[in-house]
Amino acid sequence: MPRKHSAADAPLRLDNQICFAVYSAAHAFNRVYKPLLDRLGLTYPQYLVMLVLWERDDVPVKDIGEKLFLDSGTLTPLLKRLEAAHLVRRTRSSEDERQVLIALTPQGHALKDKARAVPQSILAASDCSVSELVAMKDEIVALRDRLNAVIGE
Amino acid sequence: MPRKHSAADAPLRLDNQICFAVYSAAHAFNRVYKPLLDRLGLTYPQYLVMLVLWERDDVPVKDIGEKLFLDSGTLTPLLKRLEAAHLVRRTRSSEDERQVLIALTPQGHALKDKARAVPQSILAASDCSVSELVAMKDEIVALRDRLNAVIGE
DNA sequence: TCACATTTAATTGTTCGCAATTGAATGTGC
DNA sequence: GCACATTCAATTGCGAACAATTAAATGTGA
Repeated sequence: MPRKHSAADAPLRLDNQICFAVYSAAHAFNRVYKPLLDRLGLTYPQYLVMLVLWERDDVPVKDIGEKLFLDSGTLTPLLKRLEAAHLVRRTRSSEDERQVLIALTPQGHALKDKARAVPQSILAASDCSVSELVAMKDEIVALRDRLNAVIGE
Repeated sequence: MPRKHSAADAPLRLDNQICFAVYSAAHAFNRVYKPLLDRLGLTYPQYLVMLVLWERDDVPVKDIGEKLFLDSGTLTPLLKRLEAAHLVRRTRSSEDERQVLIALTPQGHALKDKARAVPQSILAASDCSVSELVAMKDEIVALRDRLNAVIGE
């Protein structure tokens, strides 16, 4: 019987790689989010920062970075763009002048109401039950945490 | 009983978002891959392109883009860097002069052997059985395809 | 107190990722 | 054959993402 590929090559085939599945799924999510977030005037990473701030306000850059797994090289320019859009304020902490505290402006708080429509639209696009999505999410988070544990070694 | 958050905010909480799980898992994969790919002189997206070419050579840019869900704005500069690294050659098709065909150089072919070590290391870092990973991959691919189906509407 | 390490953001440079546009080659309908 | 649309890659501009470095503030030990 003819074989298209050598069995030794199976681990290198694109379709066998979970990392590509995750990578391409992330981009697919991004493309679904784009038109929804355009209405809010946010990019997807900016939306993530706003999610963090809607949960808790007036936090240092470092805290945002730890929650989103991002560093200041990504966050500093992103936060400056959110500040230019009048959604956040950036102020040096008086207790510790190394820290820059990020606080929502009234417009930043107000945007939360418009954002409530987003998760519903994503759920619809997923074409999947909530319980299935929650199960997948938990699996993916567990995998992510195992990967991140390896990095610190 | 005290509640930390309003129930109406649950869909907006970061930890409830599968998209953030996928987004952060993709970054975690990237960080695990980085030291492995550094030895090959490749970035992760460059590695994906090489995976495609190791399966089939001498293909137009468009074909690579369709497999990886990337467009020429991403691929053109990336392929030029692979060409500068002497891993691929870029030649205009003689049958259709609009197409640029991407072919592996001998060095590009040879790199495949060094790359075989990569999937093993990733598997180890995942700390997970192959069957579990395959199951997750299939679920994530199915979700990705449903999301991509919505975009074309 | 003072030298030293640590913490925190900001900065710089490189590489993705994509939208929008351009320009050349090809296909088509009349 | 010729106007027209379509296809394909390249280009431009902007926003991430991250490594590496810098600089200022803070903490620590002798």
